[in-house]
Amino acid sequence: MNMDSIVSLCKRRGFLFQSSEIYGGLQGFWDYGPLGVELKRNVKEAWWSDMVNGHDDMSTLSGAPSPYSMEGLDCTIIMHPQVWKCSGHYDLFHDHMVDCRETKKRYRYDQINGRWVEAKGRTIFVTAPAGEDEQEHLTKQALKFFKLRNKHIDDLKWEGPVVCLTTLENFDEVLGPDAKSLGSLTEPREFNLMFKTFVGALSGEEGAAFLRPETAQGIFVNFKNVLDSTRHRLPLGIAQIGKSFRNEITPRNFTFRSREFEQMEIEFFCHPDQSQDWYRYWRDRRLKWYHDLGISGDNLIMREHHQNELAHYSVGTADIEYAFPFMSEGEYGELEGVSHRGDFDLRSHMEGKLDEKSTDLALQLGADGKPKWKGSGKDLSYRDDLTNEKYVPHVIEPSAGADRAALAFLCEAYTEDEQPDEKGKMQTRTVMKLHPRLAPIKAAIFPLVKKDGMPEIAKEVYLDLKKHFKVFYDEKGAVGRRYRRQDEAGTPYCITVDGQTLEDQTVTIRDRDSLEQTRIKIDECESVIRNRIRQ
RNA sequence: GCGGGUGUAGCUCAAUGGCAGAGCUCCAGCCUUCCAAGCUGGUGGUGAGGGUUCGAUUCCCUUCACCCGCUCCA
Repeated sequence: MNMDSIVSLCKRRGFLFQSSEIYGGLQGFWDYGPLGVELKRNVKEAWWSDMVNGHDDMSTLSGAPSPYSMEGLDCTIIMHPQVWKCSGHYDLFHDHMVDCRETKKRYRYDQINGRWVEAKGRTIFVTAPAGEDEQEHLTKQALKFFKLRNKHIDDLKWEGPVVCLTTLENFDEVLGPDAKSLGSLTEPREFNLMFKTFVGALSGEEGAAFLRPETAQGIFVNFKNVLDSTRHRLPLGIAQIGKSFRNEITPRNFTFRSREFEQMEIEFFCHPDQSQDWYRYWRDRRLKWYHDLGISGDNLIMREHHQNELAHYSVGTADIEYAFPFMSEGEYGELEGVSHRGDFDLRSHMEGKLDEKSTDLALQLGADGKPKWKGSGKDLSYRDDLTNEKYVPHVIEPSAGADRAALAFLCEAYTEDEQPDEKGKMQTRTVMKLHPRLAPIKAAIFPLVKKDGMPEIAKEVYLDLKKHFKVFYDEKGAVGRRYRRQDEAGTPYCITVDGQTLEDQTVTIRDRDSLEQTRIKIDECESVIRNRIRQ
C-alpha cells in the first residue's frame, strides 16, 4: 500500500485538502473536506462518548482499581502567559538560535560552549555543542583551525574556562562548532515554537500571548473549579477536545505533523498510592479503543519509554504508535501518549515552575536566586472528606491526536480488492473499510433504475433515514458505479429500491465489505442500520 | 534549516520556443432490473511572480507547495 494513493483518494473524494490551496498552500496546515469533517467528528464523538458521556461511573471497569468519574471541559486557546511559563513550555519552546552562515547548521544559543585559545600569535574562541566530549571537540576544532598536528597539541594555549556562548557580545573571533572560518555565526535570533499573538488592540510586549501548544494546561488550571462545581470525589478524569498550535520546524507526512492540530486529552487525577495502577489501566484501555475501532493489532504497538527517557518524577510513559504507510519498515508514528505525570503540573501552577531535573522537584531559580517563574499561589491540593487526608493528586495523562487518529483510520481503511464486474471479469475495487461508527456516510439510498416510480420511493426512504443518520441519495448512472463510489467514500451500507419493492415494500441492503445483499422491510431500515453500526 | 527530486484537467500520464493531447472521472441526454456496461454530446489544465524572446508550459531567476534523505522536534 502506498501513501500517494491514499492522499490522492483523500483529495478526490473530499476527505482532506491542502489549506489555502488556490494560493499555493501553506506548509503544515490542512483542511477537512465534506467527508473528512464527518470522519473527524465521528472520531471525536466516539472518543467523547466512550471516555466521557458513555462512561459507566457506577461499576469497577475491567483493569481499574475502582469506579471513577469523568467530566468534560472546553478551555480557551489563548490563556494567561504565566500558564506557559510555569508549565515549562515557554522555556522549552522559546529559544534563541544561532545559524552558521558557512555550514548552514542551526544551534541553540544557550547550548553552545566555547573557550578562548591562542596559537601562532592569534587568539580565537572555539566552540562545541554542550556535552560530555566538548573539550575533545574544542581541541579538534582548534588544531584544525591553526593547521596543527596532534603532536603539537601543546602549542595550544587555553585561556580561561569553558563558557557558554551567551557570555560573549561579539562573534567576530568565534569559530562555529563545525565551521572552518571565523565569524560565521549569526546574531542570536528568537525562535518561537509557540505561535505568538497580542491581546488588546495595541501590539506591545505587555500584551504578548501565545496560542496554546497543548490543551492539557487548561485542565490543570481549572482542576479546582471542576472539583468545586461538580462535588466529585477523586479519582476523577477531566477531558477536553480542542485545537492546539505548534510552529513545527519541519511539518511533514501529510497531516501527521501539522502546525494547527486537534487534541483529545484526559487528565486523570488520583491518589499517589494508586497512580501506578491507574497508569496501567489507562494505557491498556486506550490501546483497546483503537483496536475496537478497527485498527489491527499488527499495525498498532505500545511502546513503553525506557527509564532513562522518563522525567524522573514519572513512573511511566507509553506511546501508542501506528505503522503509517509513509514510515519505513519497522517504524511507527505516535497516535497517543499515556504518561504518569506525578504531581508535577499541579504543583507547578501552585508554587511556580519546577526544575524537572532536580530529584525533589525543587523550584527552578533564576540568576537572582528568586523563583524563575512565579506560580499562582493557589492551593490545588485535594482533601479527602472520608479519610480527612490532604494531598496533591497525581495525574495520568492519556493525550491523543484527533488528526493523527483520523489519519490512521484512513490508512487502515484503505483497501484494494478484486471483484467481478457484470461480465464476470475481475476488476480492482478501491474500498475504505472504515468502522461503521466512523464512516462519514452511514448509508446510501438508490433506485435500481430511474423509472417505474423507484426514485420516488427511494427519496422517501432517504428523507426518513436522514432524520437519524448521515445518508446519501444517488440515482445517476448504473447502479454498479454508484456502489463503487460509495465504496471509496467508506459508506458501509447501500439500500436499493428495486422492482420487488413496488410489490412488497422491501428493499435490499448491501454490505460494503462482503458485498452481500439481504432483503429487509422499508420500515426496518432505521433499526437495521442502527444495530449494525452499534456492533 | 541543508541536499536531491517533482509541479500540465478532479485523477493517472503525454507533448512542444509557435493552436496543449489521451484514458479514466465528472456533467447532460438516450439506453439500462444489481456491482466502474454501451451510445451521443459537454465542462475543464501548464503552482505563483519576474526576466530573456516577435512569441515561454518549454530557457533563466525568484518564490510557494509536495515527495525522498539528513537535521530538528514529541
